[in-house]
Amino acid sequence: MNDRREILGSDDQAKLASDLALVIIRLARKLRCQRVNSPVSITQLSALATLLAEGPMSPGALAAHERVRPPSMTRILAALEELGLIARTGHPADGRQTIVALSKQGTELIEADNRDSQRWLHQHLNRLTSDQQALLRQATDLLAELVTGAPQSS
Amino acid sequence: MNDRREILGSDDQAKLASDLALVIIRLARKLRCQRVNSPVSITQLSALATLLAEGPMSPGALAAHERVRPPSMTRILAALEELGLIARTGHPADGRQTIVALSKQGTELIEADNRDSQRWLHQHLNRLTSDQQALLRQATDLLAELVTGAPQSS
DNA sequence: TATTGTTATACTCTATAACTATA
DNA sequence: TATAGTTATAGAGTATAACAATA
Repeated sequence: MNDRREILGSDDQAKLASDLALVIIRLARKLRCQRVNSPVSITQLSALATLLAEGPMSPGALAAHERVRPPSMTRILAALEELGLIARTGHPADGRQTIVALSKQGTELIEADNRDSQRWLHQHLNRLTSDQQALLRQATDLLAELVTGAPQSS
Repeated sequence: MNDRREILGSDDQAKLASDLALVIIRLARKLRCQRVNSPVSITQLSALATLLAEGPMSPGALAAHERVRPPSMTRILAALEELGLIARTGHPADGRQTIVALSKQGTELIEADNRDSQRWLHQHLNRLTSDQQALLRQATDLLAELVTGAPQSS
């Protein structure tokens, strides 16, 4: 792991942290408002994507994955259920828990969305050179590890 | 640099767009709630950072930089003004415009914040290798170009 | 008593529409 | 009439606190 000395000085690291935080906030803003006419918001899409990638799980586990609090997930799930994109089943052994899974429509929607709907971002990425695209691919994986706190094994 | 060969296939590009969008949303969530006890929110900090980097400007210009609508910027500025972090002066030639600038306290706050307060992110970046840090530095700059180069709606 | 999930409530962020003042 | 900015209002997203059901 940390087998290399640091090239970025302490000030540079602080600036990286600051710059990265701000660019993320601005990009998030942009991504959210790009979807304002979509059937599902980016928040909802994110939950669906986790269910697709990780499989069915309880609301609590999903909240932990998404880094939101359980009551927030309750609201996200209520909206998704109303849209028919998820289905709940009782936990076989523990009566308190429920298991949330993508419905057929939910699966179709997120697969279509992955293909078509991140259009703004996709178009911009499309204009980058192959080196730049590869760079962002690596950076995205690194940031994903940062969010989860541990390397994604998949 | 201007090499346009695509190594990532079309599907890979779509997946990159999707993965990047979701990681940004989750990171933004995390960054926002990390600051819940800070005197200024990440939204407010972002506006202050732009004023520090770009110098005084009108509310409209600041809204464009931050990729928010003018009424949103009005609210952000009202909060910052109440905190004494910015000051407004009238435009010398155009009575409709005002010019927003960082106050002394605003400058101090954002410099202290850059040093100390993105602590969660900073600590995580700190654990990365120098190669990984350099990668994120490049990726951050690339994403920043993406945000500023992006047309507001198209 | 501890855990899982929901309900009640409130705050922040952001947008659109309508308005005011100035050009 | 057009532009810069604000006010009014609404909706999404998120949190904490309190509650119910189950273990």
